[in-house]
Amino acid sequence: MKKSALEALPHWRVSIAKGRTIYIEGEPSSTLYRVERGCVRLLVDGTDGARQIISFQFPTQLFGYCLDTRNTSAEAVTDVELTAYPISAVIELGAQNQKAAFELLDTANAAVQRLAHHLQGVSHLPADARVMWFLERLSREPAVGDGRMPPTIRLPMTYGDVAAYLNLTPQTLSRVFRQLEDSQRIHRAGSRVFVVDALAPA
Amino acid sequence: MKKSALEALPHWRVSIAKGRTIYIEGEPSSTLYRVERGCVRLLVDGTDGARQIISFQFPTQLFGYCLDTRNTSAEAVTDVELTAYPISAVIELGAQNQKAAFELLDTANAAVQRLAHHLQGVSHLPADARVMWFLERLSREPAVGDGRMPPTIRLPMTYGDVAAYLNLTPQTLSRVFRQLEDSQRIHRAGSRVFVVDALAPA
DNA sequence: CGCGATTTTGACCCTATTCAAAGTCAGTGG
DNA sequence: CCACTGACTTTGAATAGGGTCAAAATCGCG
Repeated sequence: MKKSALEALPHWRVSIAKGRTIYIEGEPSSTLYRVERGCVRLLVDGTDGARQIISFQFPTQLFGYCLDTRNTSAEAVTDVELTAYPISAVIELGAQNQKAAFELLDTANAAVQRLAHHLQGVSHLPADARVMWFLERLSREPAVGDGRMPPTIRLPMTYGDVAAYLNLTPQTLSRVFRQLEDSQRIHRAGSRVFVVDALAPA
Repeated sequence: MKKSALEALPHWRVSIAKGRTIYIEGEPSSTLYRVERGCVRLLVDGTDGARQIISFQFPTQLFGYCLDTRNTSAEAVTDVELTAYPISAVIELGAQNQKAAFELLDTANAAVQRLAHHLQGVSHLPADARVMWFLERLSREPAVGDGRMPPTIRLPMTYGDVAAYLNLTPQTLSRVFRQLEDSQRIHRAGSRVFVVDALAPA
C-alpha cells in the first residue's frame, strides 16, 4: 500500500522502547501501524509457553491490520518509531477508495502466502539451509542489508529471536553460524554482523 | 461470512474428482469457492519438492479469496462439490456492503491467526500431542466428527496428507496412532475411523 | 570496571526420520 | 464372487539431527 493513500488519514507518531509490547493477541484492535524506524516482531504464544515468532517487520511495512481483535502479539525488537492510523479511518478509506481496499486486502493475502512458505521452509529445510534462507531474505531488507554483493547484514534481533523464528534453539543457531563460517558461506564482521559470501555475484 | 450475502451473487456449481487440482499457487485468481461437500486441501510446494499442507477445508468454508494470484494451491482430498463465485462480483459486493467486506477481511485475518498457531504447534509439540490436537479440532468439524462424546472421527484424508499437515512422516504417524491406542487415548473403529477417548466427557 | 544479558562450547540424549519390506485395503475386471 | 492391482498402512532396525543441560566466555552498557 502506498504511503500517500494513508497520509490523508489522521495519524500520529509512536515511540516504543526495545522489548516493549505493542499489542497482545486477542485484544481489541484499534490501530494500524507503519514501521518508520527499527524492527518489530509478531508472535504467538503456545499453551506450553513456547513462543513462535511469525515475522519481523521493518521500515515502510504495515502491521496490525486486524478488524476485530489482534491475530498475533507485537513487540519492539529495537527502539522503534511507528506511525499509527485508526482502524476505523482505514476502513472508511477502503470504502471510498477501491484501490486502497485492494491493496490492504492484498497485504493480508501476501501475509498468508509468506507464512505458508515459512511453515514449509521451517518444516522441511535442515538448520543450515534455514539460516541461509533467512539471511538471504534479510539482505534484501534495506534497513538491514547494505544492498551490495556480497551483502553485509547487521542483525537487529538476538539469536534467541532468530531461533524462535526459524524454530531452532540459540545453541543450535550458534553452531550453525560456526559451521557456515567453516564452509565459507558467511564470515563475521562484528557481533551480529555477517557477510554472506554465498550470495556473492556470479 | 453468511451464505445469504453471497447467494445474491452470480455463482455456479463445480464438481471435482478426488485428487484433482483446483488451482495452483501463483496462477491468476478469478473465483472464490465455498465447499459444499467433501474436503479440500490447501498447500504449498517447496523448492526441494516437499509439500506442506496448510489447511483442510470442509463444508460451509470459503477458500480462494485472492485478489490477484493464488497464495496457495488447492486440491480435492475427496470428490468435492463446490460453489464458485467470481472474485469481481465478491469485490463489488464488498464495495456496496460494508458488513460483507468486513467479514471477508476477517476471514483473511482469521486465516493468518490459525496458520500462526499451526506453525507454533507443529514447531513445539511432540508428535503425539500434535496428533491429539489435530483430532480434537477435527472432532468439531460437523462433516467429520459425530458431535457426540467421546467423538468418532472418520478421516477423509490419507495418513500421507495428515503427515504433510502435521509435519511428520506417514510412518511416524502410524506409530503415534498405535501409541495413542496403547495409552487408551484413542481406539479404532474401522480404517481411518477413530474414537477419541481422551475427549470423553468429564 | 562490573553487571546482566547474550553467545558459545561440550557431552550426552532423544525423537522422529530413513530405508526396507511386508501387510492390508478398496476398487476393478474377469 | 473372487482374484488382481496399485495405493496406502504398518513394522523393524539403524541413524542422524537437533535438543537439553550445564558451564564458560563475551558483549554492551551504565
